[in-house]
Amino acid sequence: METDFYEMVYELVRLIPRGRVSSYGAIAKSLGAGGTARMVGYAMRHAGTAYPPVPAHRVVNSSGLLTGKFHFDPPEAMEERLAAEGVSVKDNKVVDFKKVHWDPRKEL
DNA sequence: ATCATGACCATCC
DNA sequence: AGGATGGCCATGA
Repeated sequence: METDFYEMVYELVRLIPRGRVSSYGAIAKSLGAGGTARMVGYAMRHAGTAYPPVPAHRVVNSSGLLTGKFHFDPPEAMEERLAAEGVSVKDNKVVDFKKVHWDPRKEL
């Protein structure tokens, strides 16, 4: 079973608009804590077992780097999905990260 | 309660 | 530029 923390993360991630990406740190801050960025990633690891599914591929690190792509199955799925949604990925990082970055604190 | 781990982040060298 | 270090905090044994 998932904890409340995970659920909060999942909900927020599910709110990410199509064709946009967010960062672990931004999500963590939106949850009220600044140092829980790692927990967001930890939650993402459980995201695969969560339902409804969480678009974890829309979550990257502060640099727009696809740090967790190797946790996907298969790893290529991450950039493929992003590309399919209009987000270009180059060398494991999001192109025009600044433009497609979705900050929950601002957008919400 | 303590220890070790982690899909991070910022800083320092 | 790229590697190493410390800090942040939740989870599980």
